[in-house]
Amino acid sequence: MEEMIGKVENLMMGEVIHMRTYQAIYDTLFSHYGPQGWWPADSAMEMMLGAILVQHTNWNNVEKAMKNVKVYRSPEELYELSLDELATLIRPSGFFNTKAKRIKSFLMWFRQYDYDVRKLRYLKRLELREQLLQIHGIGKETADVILLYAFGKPIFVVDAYARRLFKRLGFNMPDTYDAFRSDVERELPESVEIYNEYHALIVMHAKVHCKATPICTDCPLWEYCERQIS
DNA sequence: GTCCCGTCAA
DNA sequence: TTGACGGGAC
Repeated sequence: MEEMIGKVENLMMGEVIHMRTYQAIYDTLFSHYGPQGWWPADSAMEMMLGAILVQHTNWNNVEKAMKNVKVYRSPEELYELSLDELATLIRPSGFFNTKAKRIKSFLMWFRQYDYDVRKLRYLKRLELREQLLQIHGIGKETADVILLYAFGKPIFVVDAYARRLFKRLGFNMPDTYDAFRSDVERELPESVEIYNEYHALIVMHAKVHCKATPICTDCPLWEYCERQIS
């Protein structure tokens, strides 16, 4: 009761109530940081390789690896390389032996479609997702990143940053990947542009403010945040 | 839960 | 020189 009176008093003092919705967070981040223009890649093929290379590392390291990969101009040339040769190329991205196998698996799959995304575009969003998840080394996050940025399918990418951010803000966090994804997708319009920007904005925000140890000074989401520490 | 692995800031 | 960082398989 005292708490209610306190809230009423706060309201009378002109405090604004901020609705903690996925849409409101998106709008606020977009106004603050502006369009991010992801994903930086020359082709769908390069984008998908980048999605594997960026697993458990940062974009800076991917760019070094990608520079070496791009010496080989065609997917066929890349496919002919041995695991060791591939691993040497992608060394700067870390976990190079693991990722070399994953890229091999991916290329083996993509080869069935003549390395041509147009031959896969007709598939429905979740059908294509199932295809990608069959590839050894591609899990849900990587699959969704590929669906969104290489195939232009509207899908919300759940990553460690998104989990940390929304948990901290005070959202009821579902415990599984797909439950979280569905929660967000239920609320937002089915727009590739929005999902594209949302993922990028969350990454940006997590690096600038909502880090492991948060930097709350000048945080654009301050008014929305319950600052749940865990 | 453990393993895979380089880069960069401090 | 050390610690933080970051997905998926098993």
